[in-house]
Amino acid sequence: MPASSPTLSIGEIAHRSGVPHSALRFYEDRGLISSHRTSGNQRRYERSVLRRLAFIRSAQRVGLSLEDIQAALTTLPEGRTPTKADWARLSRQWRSELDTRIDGMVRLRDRLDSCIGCGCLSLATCGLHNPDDELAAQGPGAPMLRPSREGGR
Amino acid sequence: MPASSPTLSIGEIAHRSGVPHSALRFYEDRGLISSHRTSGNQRRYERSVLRRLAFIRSAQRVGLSLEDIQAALTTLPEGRTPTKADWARLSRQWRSELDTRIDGMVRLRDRLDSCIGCGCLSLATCGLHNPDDELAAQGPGAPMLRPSREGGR
DNA sequence: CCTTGACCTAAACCAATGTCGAGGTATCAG
DNA sequence: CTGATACCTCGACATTGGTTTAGGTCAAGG
Repeated sequence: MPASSPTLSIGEIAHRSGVPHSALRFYEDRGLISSHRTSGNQRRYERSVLRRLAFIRSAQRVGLSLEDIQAALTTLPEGRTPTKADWARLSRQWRSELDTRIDGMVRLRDRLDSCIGCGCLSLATCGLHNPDDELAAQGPGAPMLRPSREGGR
Repeated sequence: MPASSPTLSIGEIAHRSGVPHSALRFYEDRGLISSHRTSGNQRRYERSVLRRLAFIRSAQRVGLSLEDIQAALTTLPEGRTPTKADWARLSRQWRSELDTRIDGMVRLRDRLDSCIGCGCLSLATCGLHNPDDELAAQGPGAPMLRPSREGGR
């Protein structure tokens, strides 16, 4: 092999990224990362995959679904290293997503406090959440933490 | 029936809370709410269940698992209306949970920004996340958004 | 009495996010 | 060449949070 190994095996990627093999193959199935194969059908990854993985794991920690992450990643070029502009666009996107979530949590926390403070003791009636039908209007099975998702089967 | 119906059927609870019947039965199986039965084996709920449900849904929206919620709820008295002290204790608990999550998100967001700002372009190396082994140390299959859970059988 | 609508249980199913195992192949060190 | 690893695929299983369906029962009105 040449001095600087140009590509990495799945084991190396797993070790360096901390993402288990099984998850790497899973992500590949889902189109989140890609690889090419050796003549012996083994996966070889570009180094850039490590960057993608860091991104994926970070996003997951915030509660984003793989589907959402996948969607965002498709806006990055597969072939070349993303430019500053690529990342900036993506980051703006995530930022607003994060802002929304943070905002929701902060409000919830503060309302919870004020519930106690005001002595009403009833979360159900003091504005912490919507009474009756409004909650119903959200529909059943609403995915937690995903305020943006709606119809899409 | 007496002037003020003392208990509510599952349909009434579902309508008032916006939580579908199926979920109500599911929650009951999980021990999140409780009911007693009529002679005809139908569920009858105390009004306080509505409050519990509001709490459950609120907590879910923040990304807490039913298991965690159940654990918190068991610290509330099943029989009597929770006192101010009961709620205060619980709220303190949730508050720190929320604070932790909020903090994590804020940090992630800010780091993401600084990644762009500093021009390094590489999320993997500029501190957005831990390099190499630290990530691995988190273990595979780490449940998203649940920084507090760890060993648990 | 009969129908209708609300309710019952149990079990199957769904989607997301992976893990694990079986059975087989590649690659490398010696 | 041989044996030890690392890797391959594919399918089954796990967990969370429910929904749906099938097959009945209960309660109320005509």
